[in-house]
Amino acid sequence: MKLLVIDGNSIMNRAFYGIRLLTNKKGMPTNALTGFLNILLKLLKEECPDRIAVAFDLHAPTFRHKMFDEYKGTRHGMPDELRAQMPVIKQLLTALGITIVEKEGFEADDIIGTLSHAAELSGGECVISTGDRDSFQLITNKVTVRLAANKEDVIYTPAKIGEVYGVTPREMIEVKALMGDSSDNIPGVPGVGEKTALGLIQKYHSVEYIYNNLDTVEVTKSVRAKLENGRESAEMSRKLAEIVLDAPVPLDMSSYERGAGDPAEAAGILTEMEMFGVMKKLGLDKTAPAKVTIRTEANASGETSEAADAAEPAPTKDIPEFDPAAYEVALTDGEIRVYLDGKPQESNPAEFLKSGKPKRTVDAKALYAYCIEKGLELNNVVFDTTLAGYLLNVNSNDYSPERLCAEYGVVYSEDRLGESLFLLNKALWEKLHELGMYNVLTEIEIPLAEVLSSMEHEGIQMDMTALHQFGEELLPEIEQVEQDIYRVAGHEFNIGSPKQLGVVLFEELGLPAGKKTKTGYSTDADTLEGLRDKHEIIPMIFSYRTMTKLYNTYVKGLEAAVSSDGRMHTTFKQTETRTGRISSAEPNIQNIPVRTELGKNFRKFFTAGEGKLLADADYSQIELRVLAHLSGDEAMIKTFCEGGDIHTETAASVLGLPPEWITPEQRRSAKAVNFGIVYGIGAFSLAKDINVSVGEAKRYIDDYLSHYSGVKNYMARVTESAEKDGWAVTMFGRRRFIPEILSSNKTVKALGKRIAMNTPIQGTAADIIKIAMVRVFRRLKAELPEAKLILQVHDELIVEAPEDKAAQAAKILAEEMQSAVKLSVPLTADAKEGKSWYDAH
DNA sequence: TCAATCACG
DNA sequence: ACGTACGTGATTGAG
Repeated sequence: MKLLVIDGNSIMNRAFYGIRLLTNKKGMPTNALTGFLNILLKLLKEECPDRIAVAFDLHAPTFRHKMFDEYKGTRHGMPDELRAQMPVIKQLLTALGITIVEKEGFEADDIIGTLSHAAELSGGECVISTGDRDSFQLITNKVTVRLAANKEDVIYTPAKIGEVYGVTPREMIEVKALMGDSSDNIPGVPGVGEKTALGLIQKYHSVEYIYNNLDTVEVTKSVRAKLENGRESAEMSRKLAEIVLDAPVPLDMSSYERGAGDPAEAAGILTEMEMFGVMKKLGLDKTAPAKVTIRTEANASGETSEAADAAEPAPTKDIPEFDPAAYEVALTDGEIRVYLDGKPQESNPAEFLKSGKPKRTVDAKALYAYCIEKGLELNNVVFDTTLAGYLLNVNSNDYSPERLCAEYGVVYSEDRLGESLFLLNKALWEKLHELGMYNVLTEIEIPLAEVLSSMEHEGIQMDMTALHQFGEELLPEIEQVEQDIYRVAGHEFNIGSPKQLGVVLFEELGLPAGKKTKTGYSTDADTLEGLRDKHEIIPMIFSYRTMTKLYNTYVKGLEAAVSSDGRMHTTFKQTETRTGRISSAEPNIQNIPVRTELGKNFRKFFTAGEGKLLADADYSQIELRVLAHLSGDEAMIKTFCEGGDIHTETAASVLGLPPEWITPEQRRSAKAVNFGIVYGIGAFSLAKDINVSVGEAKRYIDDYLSHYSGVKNYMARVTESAEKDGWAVTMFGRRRFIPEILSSNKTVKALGKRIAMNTPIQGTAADIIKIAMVRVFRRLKAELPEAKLILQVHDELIVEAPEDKAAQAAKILAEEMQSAVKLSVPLTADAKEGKSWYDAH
């Protein structure tokens, strides 16, 4: 018989601090749960125990804790995020058939001691899993302690204790009595630490012996004095230090056999907490999860969870019939599989895809790409699993059917993929209607998938010769600056290493170190800017960084990413961002330099093909226009309707001056404030950005918000509703859960509020350009099929068209962008044509 | 694998 | 007392 006893509080604690904070989409923390279960799984695998018990403390907080917590503004010593996970782990362990042992008035250590002792008495052995060393005194030939460590657990046996401490396990009690333990409120002998205590016990073995022979023990004068003064404390500590072995808990080892538990309940809890990795490891991914109510502090006595309810949206409208006539279409290993009502269908793929039969795809963009590749036509995609999963939870990073099945309580089976997809799509479909996002899926995302796959397929032509030439010109300049830096620094070093650079700047050259990072001195542009005039090396560093960035990322990077057809085919990711934007990768064409003259050159290498031109159009101030619309702020709407310059008007309004008096400097500040407002501003950051005092920055913001009171009210509205509901939503119903806003950490909560202010703005702008993309794509296809939409950079679209059609393409582009949606302010987009991106922008 | 840095909207 | 503007992706150095 082998009993595994887990120190529940200690392992939860270790797991909590060992793993960065994770939450489910409702904001419930899950990191300690995840860590605990991973440790449990490892223990089960490595120790193969046939009995398991998990011990928890169940004692009221001590007075000392209360004082400390009140000071910190929290309750009982445990961070809220950890405390919230304690009832859940108990609920989960019970559902897994694992016995929990807790007893009012007894510490987990007492329970652990009692159980390990009982296991040994019944002729078995015991392994204790814990994160702290208090249990060492329990070690015997039959009882070992596995001390949880970051990498590999360390196993403590009597021999190991002897090796490390030079005493027996039981003597650890004596050591603790002398040295004390502040976390357990054991005073010990004042002035005696671990070293002295160990030395004494190694020699004399017990506190009792030492005090009975205080005159003859060999110690220094000062230690003898400390011992004499601390006698009472030592004797009391000796009693406190010994873990009790007779706590009133079940001693019959059969109580700790693992029961059947309730797998559906366990699967339900793991689903709710979105712990799918653990779920799979526990073999519960094939179990249909039960509907569960997660136990929280508030509902530990049976009430419902407030946090969960707050984040659970009420169904909006009656949900229409589920359309059972559509086909599930999956593309696996380059093969099209078709299912109806979950059952595989025989079909001619080309014919089927082209037909008007409604199709529910798994990854629409990939299927469109497949069709382009094979020269097939694809019609009537009515639903998409991946895109639906994304819309329902933009915070995830895995939208595979397997993962989505886990998240939405559908049993995933590769052998019966059709069935799984059918049930999964049904669940997603209902949820989308419930949250009012079905139209975003069908009107924006699914049509966009076709557009994106076409854009990826088309790509953009690169002038590789010119790019290479540019790199060749950059290299000697980099070399030159490098040498200059070494000369000024007095030696060679790796300029690219912030660590080495920090040493050179702040130690060797003695420049004043500004802020610090976690790992050392900060050497970012902001910090160095403050030192620009302090040393000639600083401008050299700037120039080195600029040039190596351009060379490594944009010369080498783009060279490596170009395809054999001489064109750049980026990947547009449709399910990546939290706000609804698309992102671009391999290469990222959304961060090609433009802000500096040197960097801007790269846009000369993005060119139109032979006999073609690029038409480029970007929205003017789309985010501020969206803000004007969403907030309904009259002053802001008026400015946009009158076609004024928003930043100048802002400066004029806030300063109470006529617009023509506004200086460039004042306009710059107003622009920074406008940006700040969109991001959810703070005075500190604005001050840093425009180089004024925090007080002054605060005044700017206050003046701004009192002038644009509609904006002020809007910001209050969205943060309040995000706090109440747990999410933010765009004009078109795209939703983002914001667990941050429910955090008890006020920095994180403040971040949540900024997210709540920014997401509707950035997300609505993203919705708008997506709509515009679909419209441009469709109109070009119908009216000007030789012209192709090829790039998107958030508020900018690029079309490649034959030279004689470029003007027409530009006109279509601007028209469709401007008329994509109707706001209470005009949406303007200026189009331009040119041979390269540089010329057209 | 993560942190630091910097390119974009 | 403390931390500090939203959203991305690529590169490099260091553990």
